[in-house]
Amino acid sequence: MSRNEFSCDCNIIHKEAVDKVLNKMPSENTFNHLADLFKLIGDTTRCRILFSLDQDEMCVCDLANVLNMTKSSVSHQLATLRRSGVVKCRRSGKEVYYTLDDDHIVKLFEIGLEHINHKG
Amino acid sequence: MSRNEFSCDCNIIHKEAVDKVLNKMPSENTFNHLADLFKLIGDTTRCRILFSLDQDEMCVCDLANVLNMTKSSVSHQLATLRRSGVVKCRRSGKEVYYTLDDDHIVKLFEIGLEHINHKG
DNA sequence: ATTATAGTTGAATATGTATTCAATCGTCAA
DNA sequence: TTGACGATTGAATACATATTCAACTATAAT
Repeated sequence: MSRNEFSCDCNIIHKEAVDKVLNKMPSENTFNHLADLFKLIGDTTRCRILFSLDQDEMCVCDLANVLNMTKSSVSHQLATLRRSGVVKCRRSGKEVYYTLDDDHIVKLFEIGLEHINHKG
Repeated sequence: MSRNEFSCDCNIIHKEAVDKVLNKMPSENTFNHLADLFKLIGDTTRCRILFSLDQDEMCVCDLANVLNMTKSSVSHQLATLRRSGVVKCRRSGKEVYYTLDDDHIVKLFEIGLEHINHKG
């Protein structure tokens, strides 16, 4: 009744389990946001940027040197992080300084690192 | 001295800050692992699979129905999750049942959800 | 053995996205 | 106002990966 479209190519085998999960299932939108959040930190370059900014406020050139990448590349990633509200920036003279702007991200980041170190 | 290759196209502006960060910087390898971890849950389909398995052990057909996707697509993603040690499976008759096999993942997952709900 | 269903797999396709490149803007100093 | 440098941007390129498709394996029932 509520699921009249069959994109799946097989039968439900355990109806109870399926219904139980469907009832608790958050919206498609929630999962999109959630995936976007993890996707944001699911990139080596952005991870390294976030780690760096967690140590110190930095301008684009400094970051480029730390990461050994071009200004352009770093700037593109910073723009992505900024659009997501994870970092913020301020201009001072010719430089633009970036800082972290999201506590949750750092927390996720730390738990992730912990996980890596425990599991090798 | 330690950094003789210049892939970056600009000067270091704040040497102290750069050195400080470089000294604390984990290895390239660590960041790759970390990014891979987040990449794994940085996908809507895999998020929904993980959420479902957190509710109940499920076989592929059940998951396909919950997610409204083909068996094949679900199976591919399950293989990815299995390769990463996040889920495990057991066969019983014709069905293969999947369960979560990683506490940390669920924790990250929950913190992520919390973050989403707080920020809208 | 044959058939049906559950699940997997490899290759092709489609899509998303990180980096590069060239052009441009903003600020400062001469 | 010109030149130099920090930074941003859009388009092109290069690369990664999710889904589709078709073929296949595994198990069970007839």
